[in-house]
Amino acid sequence: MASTSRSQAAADKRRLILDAAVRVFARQGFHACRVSDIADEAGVAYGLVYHYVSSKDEILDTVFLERWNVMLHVIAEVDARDAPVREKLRGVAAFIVDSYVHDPDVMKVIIVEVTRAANSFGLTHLGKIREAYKLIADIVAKGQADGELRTDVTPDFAALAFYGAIEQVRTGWIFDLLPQSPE
Amino acid sequence: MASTSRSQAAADKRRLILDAAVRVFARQGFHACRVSDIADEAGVAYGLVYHYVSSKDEILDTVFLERWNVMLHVIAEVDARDAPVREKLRGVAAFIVDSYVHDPDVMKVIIVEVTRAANSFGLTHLGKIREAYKLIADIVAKGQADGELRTDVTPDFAALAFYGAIEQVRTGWIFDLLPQSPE
Amino acid sequence: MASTSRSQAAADKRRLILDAAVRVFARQGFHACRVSDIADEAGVAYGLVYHYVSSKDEILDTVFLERWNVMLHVIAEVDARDAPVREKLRGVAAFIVDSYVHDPDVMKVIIVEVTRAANSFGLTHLGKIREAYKLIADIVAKGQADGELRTDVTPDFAALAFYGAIEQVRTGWIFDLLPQSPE
Amino acid sequence: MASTSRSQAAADKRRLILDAAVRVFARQGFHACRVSDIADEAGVAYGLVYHYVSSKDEILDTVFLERWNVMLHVIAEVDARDAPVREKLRGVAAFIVDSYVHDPDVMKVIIVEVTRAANSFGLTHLGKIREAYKLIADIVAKGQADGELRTDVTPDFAALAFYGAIEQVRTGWIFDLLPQSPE
DNA sequence: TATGAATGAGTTTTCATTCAT
DNA sequence: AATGAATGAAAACTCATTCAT
Repeated sequence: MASTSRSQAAADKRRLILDAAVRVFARQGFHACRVSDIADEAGVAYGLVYHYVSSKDEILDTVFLERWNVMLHVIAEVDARDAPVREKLRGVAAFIVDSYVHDPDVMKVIIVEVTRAANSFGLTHLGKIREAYKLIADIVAKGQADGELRTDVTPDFAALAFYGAIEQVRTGWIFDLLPQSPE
Repeated sequence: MASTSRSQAAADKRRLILDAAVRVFARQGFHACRVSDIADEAGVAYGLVYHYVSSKDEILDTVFLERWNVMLHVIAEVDARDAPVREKLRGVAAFIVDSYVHDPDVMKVIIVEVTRAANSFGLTHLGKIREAYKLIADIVAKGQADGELRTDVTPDFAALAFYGAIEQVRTGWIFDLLPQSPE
Repeated sequence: MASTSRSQAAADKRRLILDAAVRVFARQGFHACRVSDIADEAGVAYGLVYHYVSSKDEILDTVFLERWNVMLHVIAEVDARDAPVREKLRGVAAFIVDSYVHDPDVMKVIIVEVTRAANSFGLTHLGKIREAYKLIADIVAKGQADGELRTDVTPDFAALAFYGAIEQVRTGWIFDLLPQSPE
Repeated sequence: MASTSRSQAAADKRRLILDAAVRVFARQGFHACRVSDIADEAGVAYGLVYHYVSSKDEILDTVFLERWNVMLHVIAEVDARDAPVREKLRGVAAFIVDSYVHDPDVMKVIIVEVTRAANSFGLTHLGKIREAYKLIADIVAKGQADGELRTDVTPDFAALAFYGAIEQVRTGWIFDLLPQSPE
């Protein structure tokens, strides 16, 4: 119990640092910020950051993976539902849009620093990023097989378009225009 | 004449360096590459880079502005044509797609390092980037005024969507799927 | 207390670096020495210098201002004394001579790198340098008003001459010849 | 004859560059100016400077030695005159003051960059600088031997004081106050 | 755990000097 | 002689990471 609450406290402190890092990354960008900026934002001593994370890179990796894995999980869960394809896609879109609304900083960081960073973190996490495309493409493919969706577009392209729509949302902060036609 | 060919040679060498920089930026990313990488790629001595440009930043600024200004010019020129709106948008899209085909490295660098770099160069060139949106939005607005385009979407959003489609092109290298419905 | 001794330790380390810098500046000159020379002289790592000062220039600025402000203070204090003018001038001269004796490196650096550096640091600190002339000129002016000093020389020139004598002291390391006739 | 006028032209061009260098040194300081500044000031191409001088340092060496040797020569010549000591010293002082009046830039450069540069050029030319002191001290010594000057000050100190007075002149641009009492 | 001082490799930029034309 | 492009060796400064306390 003591051990539990102690490790809980540790986890909380780590969370504090990760969240602070997200705010700083969103505000200044990953490259432009220093580790000391993160410590300041978190209100902890410089060196303490390295008690909870092993490197600056690891912070971004962690932030990305945490959220991305949740998304992969949700998409898989949505796919498993017994519902029309359009309904499923709507569900996925809704989750992503909600993510923006709920925590725009995390989403900004993920997109700007990972998803779009073709040469650095985007490369590192290419596999994970593709997993999401793959899951969406699978949903589309099933919809096409069931005759619910047109087949004049490949599932892969449809997934890309879907993701493109999401990008637009962020790019323009136009959250309420999207949900109508994700195909 | 001598003077002309001399300054021509200087311009060529500068071009050589800028082009080499584009290749390196496209390959490694702006932050990950060093000025010496650019010099090596161009096959010139380190210091010569600084004979032709005043800083690493200036290289990216120049590369961006050169291409972006051409694009702004082309969009304006297309808009001035006596043609249906859809034809105009098709013209703009065609130019952009051609740019990708003709020089994918420059486009990759512009998008990855400037257009999407919300915290660094994207901020610096925000004005220029918005100019392009504005020009496209103007085309759309005229089309709506003429009854050629639906009015259930604002011109600004249409421009965003248009740009989003362009992004997709790059993201997926799907050059032949776009030109059908740019609106 | 802990906080006090900690910041004291920090101040001491900064002092260590500043003092090392003075020795290196005196030995090699400001321009000829590298920051790494200072670090070596202080026996600390390169980067630590930048933990305590923000630039090489700042070191010289600090060294100069610390000592010069002390001198201004002493001159003002001497002036406030209830004593004959010649006594006051003698007091000022004594302080300056003592400074040489006590810390010749600092004085050498101040004179060679600041006071005489007409194009660089001398320009930066021109105001401070003039303050000293002004204070001495004031003492002389009062002495003239009181009839204690001849009035065939302006106070400003007298101050200059006074300073010139000081320079001589340094230039020739003739410490024991000065105090007799500072006017 | 052709050869003579050719080498005369070469000497003239070299003179042009040296004079330009003096102006630039006086204005910006030796360290702060670049060789290209000198070339610009002289109105010649960058590389041409190196046709006439072998290094930036050599320019300052040359400028200093040219003038200093003239001064040494004049002092020796004055000393050789059959005149009272005070007259001789007056002659030396007059020459130096005239030098200031005639070419203040050269004097400023010599004093700021050589005479006072204890760690760089001042060190290089220490011998030459001392020669001047020695010559003046000799004059004073003779004057003392002849009973024309007081002997309560050593000749070396008198020479120093003499030079100090010169310094003052420059420092304060008070050209008309000096010539009365060089002892 | 917590602190922040200490480390030093890495990067940009400058500029004297050389060299091809 | 003249030009200015080419070279590359410094040197200042940054900052992620480590470490002593």
